[in-house]
Amino acid sequence: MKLSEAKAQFISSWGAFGTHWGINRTMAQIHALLLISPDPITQDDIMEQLSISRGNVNMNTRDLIGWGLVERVLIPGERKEFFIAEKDIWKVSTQIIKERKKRELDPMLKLLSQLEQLEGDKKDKNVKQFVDTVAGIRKFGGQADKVLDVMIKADESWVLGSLLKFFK
Amino acid sequence: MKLSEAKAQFISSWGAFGTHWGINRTMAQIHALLLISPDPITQDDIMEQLSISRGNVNMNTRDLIGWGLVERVLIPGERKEFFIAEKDIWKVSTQIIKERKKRELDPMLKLLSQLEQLEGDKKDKNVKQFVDTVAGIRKFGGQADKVLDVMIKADESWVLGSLLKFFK
DNA sequence: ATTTATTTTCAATAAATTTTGAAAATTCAA
DNA sequence: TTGAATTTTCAAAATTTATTGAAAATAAAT
Repeated sequence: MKLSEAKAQFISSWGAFGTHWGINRTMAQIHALLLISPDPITQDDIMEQLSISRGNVNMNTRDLIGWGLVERVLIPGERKEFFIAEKDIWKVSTQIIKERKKRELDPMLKLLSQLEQLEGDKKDKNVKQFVDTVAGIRKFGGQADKVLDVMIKADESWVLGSLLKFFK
Repeated sequence: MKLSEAKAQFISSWGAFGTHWGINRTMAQIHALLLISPDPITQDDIMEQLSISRGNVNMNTRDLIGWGLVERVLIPGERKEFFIAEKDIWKVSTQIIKERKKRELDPMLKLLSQLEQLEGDKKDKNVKQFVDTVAGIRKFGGQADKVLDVMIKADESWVLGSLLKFFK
């Protein structure tokens, strides 16, 4: 298999993969392209390689920057902006976990705590099932939250860091 | 807060939550409704409570059954089919993990192994970056795969089961 | 076998999301 | 400043995805 063919396959399936994870196809494809590019590339490079419009590239690179996965770099003497992606897949993962936790899990847990304080007759099986379900999810989510925090903080802790390096 | 209001909020936000996780809104809402229903309910109950069409309910309940999260139950003397959801949130999670691993992670890892066998000059920095990226993701994914297998098998193993019960 | 209840299918429609592209805004050099 | 290069914005168009509803299929009762 030639590089060009392999690249195309990687970008395409990384894009499809992204859609299963709440990330839009193009954003994931741009991310894929940046991951396999050894040097910084420009908006025009991305437009050309993925055959997408300027506006599309602009919006999605902004999003990727918002996720902390991509950054702008300035190259002396060049007028255009260049982009690079974090290449360490461990860092990529913790960054995604961090963001999703903040955007999705934390708000959900907050809502569940509110719903648990339901006023109502606990002998009513509808009330009981509701409270039990919400409490179960909240408890589980709370544990998940803690586990994720450990992962996120791993890089900042020497002991955990060493431990987790086995997984890298 | 009254039960009806709390239910509506739970269903609505569980639906929104689902969209971030590759599950469609209605499917997640039906799942939410089943989670908080103490007794089995019918297609018509779901149609009425969520104000959606019969076809929609039918397709999404089938999907939920395909995910192993919901099952049909037959009630003696009743003509209609009834549905119930697995209520143990730990089992729900492992089931989702199991399915997503099968549907998404495993195929991705398979593709990555293929892409790693790229023929090309390793002194070419483009080739090098591509191979390094793919290898990094595959290695990380492989570890994730193992961790998930441990979780999935936890319920079948006494030792691990006892250990993980602390998280329940 | 016929009727009635219920479930399933799927083409048509609606809704949501993504993409485009051109105009406006910004940045930088002369 | 002025003008050229570049980036950003956003309404309109295209595409994708989800939903409807009525007809077909299936299952159960008479």
